[in-house]
Amino acid sequence: MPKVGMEPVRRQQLIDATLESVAELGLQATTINSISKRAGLSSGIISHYFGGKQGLIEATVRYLLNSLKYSLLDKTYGGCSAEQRLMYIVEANFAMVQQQSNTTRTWLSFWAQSMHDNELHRLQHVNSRRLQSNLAVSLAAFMPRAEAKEAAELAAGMIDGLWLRAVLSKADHHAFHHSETLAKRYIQSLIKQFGG
Amino acid sequence: MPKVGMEPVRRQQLIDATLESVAELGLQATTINSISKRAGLSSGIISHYFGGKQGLIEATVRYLLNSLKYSLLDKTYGGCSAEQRLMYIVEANFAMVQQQSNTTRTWLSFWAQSMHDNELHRLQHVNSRRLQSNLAVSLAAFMPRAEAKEAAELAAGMIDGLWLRAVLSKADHHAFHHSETLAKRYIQSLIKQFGG
DNA sequence: TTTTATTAATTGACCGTTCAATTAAAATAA
DNA sequence: TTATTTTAATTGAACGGTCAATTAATAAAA
Repeated sequence: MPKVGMEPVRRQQLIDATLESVAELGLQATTINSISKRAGLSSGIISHYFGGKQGLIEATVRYLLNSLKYSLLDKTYGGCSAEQRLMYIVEANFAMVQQQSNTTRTWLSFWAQSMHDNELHRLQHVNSRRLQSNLAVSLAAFMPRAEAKEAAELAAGMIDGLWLRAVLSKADHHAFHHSETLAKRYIQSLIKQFGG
Repeated sequence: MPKVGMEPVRRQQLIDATLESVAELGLQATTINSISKRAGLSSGIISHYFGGKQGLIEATVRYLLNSLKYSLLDKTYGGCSAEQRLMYIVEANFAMVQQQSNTTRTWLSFWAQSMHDNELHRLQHVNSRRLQSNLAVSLAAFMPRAEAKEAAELAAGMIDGLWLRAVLSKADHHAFHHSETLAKRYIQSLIKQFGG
């Protein structure tokens, strides 16, 4: 059965299967069987590649966070205006909807779990700070640094809050897009307060 | 062993123990044993009073939602200005911090679970709509109804978002209070935009 | 042959639920 | 009052099921 050099392929297969399972059943009901079955592999393979269920969960979160990180880097590659970059930040944070398998509820599961898992909390914290930092850098083009910092705090809250409420209400694609638009408009109003 | 009329006492004991267990271990790791042990009762009693673990979980969420609802009703009892009521709404939604046992992370657990549990989702949805509706009613004192509705959507997002980010970062009491202040200031800025 | 990749079977721990047995309070009868 | 019966409250052991992890076996590649 074994071909050589399967490791990266199998790892991604298992991460994808984990995303599917968590989206469908929730983190609570996701087991190594529900994952391996979706991946078309045996359950033992999880321990082989990730050391256990916990390792696979954490690798999956790292994969999600990297996807978010690089989707923003891709959009801003080659440079853009500060305002355009702010809109890209909002888009990136709302984009996880149309991704394969409802990734949105998966984020929620991981966040809740991060309250009781140190490694998950570390990852979540890095991500949360990155959003705020990205916003602060771009907002600094329109206002003094101190004001930009506080505006970034508000903007990050608005983005996460509108996103959360859309997820929790099981919003359809249209309602989700509406929330994205509100978040963008709010950031533009922050800029205008400083004559941007 | 039994005195008569124990039912309401036992129900509350079990609900309190559930809050403690979920706050400490997470919903994932909370079992009928972790609950009944904390309550100082046997595991069987859960099925006797709540029909099973699921019933107890749902009763606990209903208890939390009612606490939130009545804490606002108490504050506004006897009437107050529209602006004061808006501040009370923010306070009520941030107040769950200093409650006994960290109720904040418990809310997070239940929200995540509501993505995969119909009854929990129903309860969450009612609560989410109530926040937005409460905000819209009070904001309508300062602006036309249509604008109040959209402002309420933004305000609800800001409250939930700032609250979420404070919880996820395991903020201390001080940082939590800072987020509460930001939310209040934002709502006041919404009012000022209409010359309130 | 040795190494790498993978499976399938097994293990032991733990889950929620059920239910027969037990206890003590309350109600009734003497 | 005292004795007896009934009922509400509660326990905890037993059960069937499922979990993550481990192990040994297997198959292909080097």
